[in-house]
Amino acid sequence: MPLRVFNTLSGRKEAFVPVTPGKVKMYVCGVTVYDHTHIGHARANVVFDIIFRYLQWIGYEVTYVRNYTDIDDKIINRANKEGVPFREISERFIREFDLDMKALGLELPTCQPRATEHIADIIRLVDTLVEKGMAYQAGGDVYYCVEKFDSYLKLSRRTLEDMQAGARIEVDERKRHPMDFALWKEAKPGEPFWESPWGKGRPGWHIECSAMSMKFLGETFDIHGGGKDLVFPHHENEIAQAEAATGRQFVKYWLHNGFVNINSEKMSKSLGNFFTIKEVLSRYDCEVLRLFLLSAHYRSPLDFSDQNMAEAASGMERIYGTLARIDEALAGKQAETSSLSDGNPLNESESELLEKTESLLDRFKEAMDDDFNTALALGNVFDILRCINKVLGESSVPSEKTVSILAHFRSDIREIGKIIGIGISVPSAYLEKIRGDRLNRLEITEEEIIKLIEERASARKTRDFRRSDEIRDLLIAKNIILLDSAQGTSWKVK
RNA sequence: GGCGGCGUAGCCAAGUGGUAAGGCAGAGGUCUGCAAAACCUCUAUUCAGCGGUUCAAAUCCGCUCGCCGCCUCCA
Repeated sequence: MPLRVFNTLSGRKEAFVPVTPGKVKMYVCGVTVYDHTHIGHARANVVFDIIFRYLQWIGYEVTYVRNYTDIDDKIINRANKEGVPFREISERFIREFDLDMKALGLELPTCQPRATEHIADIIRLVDTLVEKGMAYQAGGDVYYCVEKFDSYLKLSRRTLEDMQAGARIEVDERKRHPMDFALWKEAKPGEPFWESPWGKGRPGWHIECSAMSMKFLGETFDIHGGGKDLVFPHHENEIAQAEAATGRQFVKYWLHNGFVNINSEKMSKSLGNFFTIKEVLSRYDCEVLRLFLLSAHYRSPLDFSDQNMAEAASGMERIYGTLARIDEALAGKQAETSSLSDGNPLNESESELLEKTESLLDRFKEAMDDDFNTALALGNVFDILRCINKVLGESSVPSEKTVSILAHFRSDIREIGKIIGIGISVPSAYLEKIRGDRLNRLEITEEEIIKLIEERASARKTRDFRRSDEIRDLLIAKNIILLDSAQGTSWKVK
């Protein structure tokens, strides 16, 4: 089945056919660098990172451009507040953004242009629009004339009348139409500026993305992404600018990710309910956050809450718990993955496992081909983990056949991990880390635990179960759970 | 007011015409000295409600109710 994507422009899923066969050109709106990135940025960037990786995995040569908006009113405001040059603010938060994206495990886009590095391209584009009569100068500002662009608002499928019906009336004498937006803004005294045909000023918010995306990807390219909130006005205005300038279709497929809510409320600075990526990653492992973000479809709203994150953490432990068992079973064995179905007949659960293992990548592809359905893809993975646990639980020593199947699975799950960034750690190390993190929050040291376990072991040897249970209860009271097995007693933190 | 989306088990969630994936939580069982882990079984005759189309609907259409987003900076 070919890839299908939900295109905001048409409001439906469409077969994905790139402009140039075999190649995908993709642009995603990055951040305005004036503050720390939050969980909403995490979602948008994780989603498009996975789309980027998936497109490459299915064989496309992908050019992925993600910009930094490094000149903007909000940056200037913050700079004024701190009494520093605007570049100090933008540089600082570009660094922070890069660190956060790295911490989330994202790949670098093909290029990450900055608005201030493309002022000449921006001026050229504004100039073209003025020449074509699509924009007009008003003082030192230049505005885009929305009424002259026939298909304005086609992305949100609204009309200028619709928009104004509920809009606040904000009269700006210099605008010919209230919906006209700034392409170029005159610099007020003390503000950063660049020389232009209209005097000293800076670009408006939307023009940089039209200019930079076309510069790197051409006048018509395949995918343009961003959060749902960018549909209007940002993307609508990008279309207006680009298509009026070139007379061609700007973007073929518009992809928009849903919002992250906090306890069912919209995240916003005024409500004070937003979480930065740094805060979240200090409390949860990066893969836990990714599992949470990918557990719902990228277009759905997603509710960030302690309970939902705790569920993701449990899910992650389940994944690594099983992967660790697999690695144990495979340790020191040379599995012949090429000969899965000859030799002794498989029992029922082994057959089921074989079938699910052999179809795993196909089912992964099928899920991802359906508008990047990561939730379904993850469901398939959990399903097969259950099968594996079942097979491993049936005998203490897995058969050679089972080992082969597991080796096959292990290799495929690594392949999937390369795209979704989940299950890519060394399982024993992950579990160890989780245990360590939790242990740090308890009032008991590892040495004390091990000592108590040893004492319990000797008590059990002499069948002194009273003392043995006493020790176990003591540890349970401290959130330490003991796991007895043939190999001895291990422990984990609740 | 206009435009758009959503409503699937206690919670999260997939499923857009063929008879309800998966996760978390819970109950019973196997195992265990007892537990835990793991496994097995169970937990939605039903998809907000009502009506319609169809051999067949959670899926399509209409209406009602409820929630949310956008229309202003925002991932």
